Amino acid sequence: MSPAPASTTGDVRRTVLDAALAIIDVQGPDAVSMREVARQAGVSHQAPYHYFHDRAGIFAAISEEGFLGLSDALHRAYSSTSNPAGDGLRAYVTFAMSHRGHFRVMFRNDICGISTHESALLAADQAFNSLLSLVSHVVEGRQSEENAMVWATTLWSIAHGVATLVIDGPLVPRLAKYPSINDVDAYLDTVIDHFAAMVNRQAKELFTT
Amino acid sequence: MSPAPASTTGDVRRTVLDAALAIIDVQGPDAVSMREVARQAGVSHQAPYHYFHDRAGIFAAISEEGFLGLSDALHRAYSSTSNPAGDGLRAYVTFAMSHRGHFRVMFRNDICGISTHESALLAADQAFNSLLSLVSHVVEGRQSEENAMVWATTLWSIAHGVATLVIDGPLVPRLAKYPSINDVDAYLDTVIDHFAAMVNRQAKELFTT
DNA sequence: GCAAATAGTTGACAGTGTCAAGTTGTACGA
DNA sequence: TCGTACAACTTGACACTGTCAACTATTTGC
Repeated sequence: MSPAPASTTGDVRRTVLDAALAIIDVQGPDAVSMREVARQAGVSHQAPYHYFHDRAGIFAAISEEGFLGLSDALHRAYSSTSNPAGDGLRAYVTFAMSHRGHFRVMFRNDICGISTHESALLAADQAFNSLLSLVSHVVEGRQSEENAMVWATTLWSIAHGVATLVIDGPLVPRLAKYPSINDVDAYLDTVIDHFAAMVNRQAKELFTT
Repeated sequence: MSPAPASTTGDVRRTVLDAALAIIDVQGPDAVSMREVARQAGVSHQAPYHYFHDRAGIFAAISEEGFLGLSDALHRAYSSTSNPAGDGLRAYVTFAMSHRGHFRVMFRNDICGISTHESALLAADQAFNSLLSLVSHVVEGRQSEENAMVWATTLWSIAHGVATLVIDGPLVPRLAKYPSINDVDAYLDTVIDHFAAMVNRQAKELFTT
């Protein structure tokens, strides 16, 4: 006698990942348990081991998906815009907010053991290459390797800082204490515009020899 | 027959916190177990419950310590410098790197349940007030509430972005792929100087009416 | 028709957080 | 000096976890 049907498509792997993502979205990655995602997928507690080597394997798969999605989002942002800095930053933050579950896992080396998961590493490389392409659209002129890296670190830090503070940090609760700031999205747009202005100004003056 | 002595001072609470911090430093917060820290403190598996309500209580205590330390570090940075933006950012990143264990926990609401831990909340408030003071040293002239908040978010995002990418993110492993960048600390100084230049330039031109 | 692979299953084990209840030492008022 | 209250633990139990091992059923290739 089999338990409840695994899913309409029978794709246990996908169902397990979606169950994990749903839990991460609400309670964070720590709340993900091998046995709970198995229960939610309607399979035995051991079935997920057929698709993932261990618990870290689930997180690695989520991480891979996340980096591929982020790479796409960045690529779309800088490909068709006259303001790659602003739209790139916005794309990063928007991705984090709309893929909370993925984003919460992607940078958690401790839980997804990314260094031993080849395809997740490749996805992270792809996302970083998108970031470098974004840099080449933001800073005109040919850059030295180190200058390009400094610019990549600059944009990455800004985007990552805003995203992590918004997703899990104490920023949004703190904004609630300022009655004059009642629309978080609009406020974030202001912040990103502020950053884009800073970046664009600097891009015209430095590192462009 | 008692087990090994709790510690030279007999301060179980402190010993438990230090054991937890040591574990977080090496393996991350997930590896902290109530029973392991009790073992390392040389007490029974239930003794830590006398000092902490539950596992989250340990993380909340670490979070509180962290925010107080960060607040101090920021205060020291802007109090005596002609470059508050650069030195403030540097202080934030340096704090994160030298207090990895604290920093890894401070922004993890999911594990430390900070919203129910009064003194940790107060410590976070104190750190944020230090940030606002830093802003008033970076941006001359009286600011509207919203402008001050935008600047606070700006500096916070930059510092937090750099810090999290360095501490746990894929930045340092990636730097290793660039032979021309062999001194991570020097590289970070360059990045921070780059940021400080951007911020100081912008501070002179916008939001100062 | 059959061997091999795929996709599961049940069962067991050590380790976990935490509730409950017992024990020991120490402070202090009568 | 006695008694009691409290702090600082202790042992024991429970349900839950990740994962190893071994088993079964179904599909696939030859």
